[in-house]
Amino acid sequence: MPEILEVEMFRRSASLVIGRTVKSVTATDRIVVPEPAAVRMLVGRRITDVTRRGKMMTIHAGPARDPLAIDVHFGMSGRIIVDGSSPIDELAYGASDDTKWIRFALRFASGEMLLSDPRRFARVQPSSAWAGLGPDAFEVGKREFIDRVGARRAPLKAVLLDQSVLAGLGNMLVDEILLRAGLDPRRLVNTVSPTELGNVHAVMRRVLPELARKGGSHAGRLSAELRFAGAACPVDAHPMDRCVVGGRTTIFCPRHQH
DNA sequence: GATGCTGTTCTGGG
DNA sequence: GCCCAGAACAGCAT
Repeated sequence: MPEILEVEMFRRSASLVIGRTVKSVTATDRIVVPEPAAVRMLVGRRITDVTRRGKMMTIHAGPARDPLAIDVHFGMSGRIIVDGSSPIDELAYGASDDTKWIRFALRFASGEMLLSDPRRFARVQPSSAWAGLGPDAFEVGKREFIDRVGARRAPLKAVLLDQSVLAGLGNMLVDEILLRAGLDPRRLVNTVSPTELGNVHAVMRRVLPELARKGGSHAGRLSAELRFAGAACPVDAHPMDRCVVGGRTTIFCPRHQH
């Protein structure tokens, strides 16, 4: 479920523990935390920062002469709970407050940070320094965006979903951006002009802060209730089509997306 | 009971 | 090497 907007909310929550010293680490789930010994090295260290690139959140801990960084990826159903509250109460595709979904926990002298993940697609592991991730969707400039996306040949949507090209966009956000940009998600990206790609970049830079304000990836014009074939396009009311692009269910308007 | 899913990774094949 | 489809991961909602 979490795309870049949700992960940014998680990062803000997690940053509440900056300055605290880790008292204990609970990491019993070998799927979510495949290297528990490495993650337990956090014990006794002070949290110095919590950063994010795309959908990856990184927890940084001291000391300065021997720092440790741990990557947290939330998968489909992961979310964070800090000192008893989460920025997102209700996740699509399963997440209750049931404590049996807690896969990872940091406890401090005061308070705690929990990772809840029913489906266990989340991962907590020593940081790989964001190797393999493209530039963050919030930060990437127009020139770099056009160069990176335009260098590929796959369908436009598949390229925008590729985290090594651009980090952060998921299925919902890509459909929303292409709906607003008026581009067909199936179009091979090498047939999309630099001007059109520049427009995609402009739409993305506008949509991300807007949806962040409205509460997340689900808050766009292409809301969950419209994600079926035949729904009225929010732009021109023409019945929308459904197909699969890049392995993901895709909703688009055949009239205004070309 | 069957299907699908706001994500990623791997495999086999063109 | 690039790209794709499909499967796998696992639980829940419809």
